[in-house]
Amino acid sequence: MSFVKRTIKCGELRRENIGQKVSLNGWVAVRRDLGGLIFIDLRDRWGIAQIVIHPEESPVLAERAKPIRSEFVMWATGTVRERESKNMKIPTGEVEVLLEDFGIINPSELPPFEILNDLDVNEELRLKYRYLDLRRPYLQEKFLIRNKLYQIVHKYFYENDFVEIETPVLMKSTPEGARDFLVPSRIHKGKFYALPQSPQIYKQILMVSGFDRYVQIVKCFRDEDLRSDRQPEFTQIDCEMSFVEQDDILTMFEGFLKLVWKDILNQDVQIPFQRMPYKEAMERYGSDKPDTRFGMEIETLNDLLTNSEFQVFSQTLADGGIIGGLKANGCGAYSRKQLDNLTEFAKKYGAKGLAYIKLNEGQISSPIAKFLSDTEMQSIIDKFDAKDGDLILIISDKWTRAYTILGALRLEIARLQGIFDAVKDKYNFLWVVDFPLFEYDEEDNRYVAMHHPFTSPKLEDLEILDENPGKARAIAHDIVLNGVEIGGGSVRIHDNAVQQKMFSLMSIGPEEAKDKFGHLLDALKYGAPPHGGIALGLDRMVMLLTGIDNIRDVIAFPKTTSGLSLMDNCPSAVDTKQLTELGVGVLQK
RNA sequence: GGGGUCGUAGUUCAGCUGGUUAGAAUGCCUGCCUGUCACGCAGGAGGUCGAGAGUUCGAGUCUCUUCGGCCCCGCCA
Repeated sequence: MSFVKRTIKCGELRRENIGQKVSLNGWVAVRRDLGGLIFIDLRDRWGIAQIVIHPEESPVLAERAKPIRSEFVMWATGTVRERESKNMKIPTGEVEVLLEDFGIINPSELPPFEILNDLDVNEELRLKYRYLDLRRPYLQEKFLIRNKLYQIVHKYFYENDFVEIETPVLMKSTPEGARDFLVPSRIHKGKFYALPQSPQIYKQILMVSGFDRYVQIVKCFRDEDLRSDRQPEFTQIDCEMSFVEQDDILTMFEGFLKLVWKDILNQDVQIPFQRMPYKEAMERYGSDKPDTRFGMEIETLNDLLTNSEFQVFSQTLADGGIIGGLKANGCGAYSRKQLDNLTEFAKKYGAKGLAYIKLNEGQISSPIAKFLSDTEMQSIIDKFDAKDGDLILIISDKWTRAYTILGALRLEIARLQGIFDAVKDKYNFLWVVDFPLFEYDEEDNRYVAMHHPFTSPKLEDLEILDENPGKARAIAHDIVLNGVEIGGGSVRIHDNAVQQKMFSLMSIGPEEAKDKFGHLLDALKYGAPPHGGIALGLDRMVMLLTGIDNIRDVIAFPKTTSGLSLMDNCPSAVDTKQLTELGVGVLQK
């Protein structure tokens, strides 16, 4: 099919082009037939051009244009002229192209939904016809920003002596961490490759190799359940640096993020970012990824209630737990129904109950009032400096759970009170540091690495590793923006003896360690430089840069929350022949 | 693995305690219309009510099963 190639893009037409003869290529956005006058809007990636036909002056052209419908692909040639009535809402709105000749390059069936920006259509349908959905400027903008981010990554890290190196997509399955996607080997039947959860081990080995600084925009795969911010395959900006301490890594990435926010949003963010220990983040915000754009901080009330006769509190304290609270400004008039909803919300996070104190119309009311002395009640109110019209929420539980519930309540109150709307233009970057090295896994009855097994303990905590591994802290860092974890990393262990020690604390025997991580352990024996790094979630960064809260809108071909691709219908069944070749059988349910 | 919610013209939705022929808007088709840009006006076509089973004289509506979308908990080093 031959066509006349464009001489200018639809979205580029301006006053300056008036008088020029131009050719356009694009999709028909809409056709407005006024009878004696026909307008056709032609759309490309850059915008929309209005084409005009006067049937009285060019009856043949008008007749030929009759079959043109939305989403037809066409070329059009004509002369640019000033519009009689201008549309100042679009950049091309002062001019139009008086049609002289055109061709339909490809017709289109009637699309299942209109290609409109303010589209209100079921996501299921959008995903099935993803190519049409992606035609919408609203979505294209996201990918143009995503593309800008790629370019900044290449430029910034190249200028800072990083080397881009590709690591394998077929790799060894690592049992720690998320569930692996597996790929059966045809040549070695019964054996499997795994898709990387991250190129962690490879990038550490590249440091041993002496590349000094590594960066890669890389796909990672985790076979876990999906969420609005989690896809089974996602993209990381993965980095590693040699001969550095934690501070060097943080500084390098502050520079990067500052540049990104400047180049893409023209926002000046202040560096260095605030750094907050994990313990403080939990005790003040109830989260390891605190949204610091607003206050409403958690208070720990243990000191006020040491002699409490309320059994729920005294038992919690006796068990070493905490009693914590949160003041919700202006929520003192919450109804029974609203408070029940909050209680239900808290229960999702494992709360046994939710205590509250309402200060409303001069009255103090609380279901736990009868269990508290006047002094205790007053001390709690004073602690929060609570005023009439406020609501205090109280949770007592084990340390982690209590703060986690309070942190969730804090965000829920912020949502209910419209606080997020009020702070939506703020960008609060924050480093969370000093994470625990280990978490205790109740199911397996052993310690597991909170970050990953190659994370270095803080030097001053080395000596408590033996008697109290749960107390040891890691040289790990998460970068948090507005309550979203956009990346994390650590300084790694570069000493084989320390690495072996870590495995033994995690009840991974020498044989098992050798079998699973032998190649890294071997590499560490041949002169490993001190090194560390970080990986940023590129998809989540794009979400924040574009102000949307759904990761599917920044991924060209995403999966649904059940892991299906509705456009190409995968995963799908395969021939028995294929399975046989791979030495794989399928269990019948 | 668990919880919540949704599924009705192409699309977005309405459809009460079960009761005639399942509606609206928009899109689509036809006609009219010379400055529209969400064009306007008139007319028309368009439905296995996600699928299956059950209760009932009668099911879009009630029950069960199942498929799918979205959100959350668990999970996600």
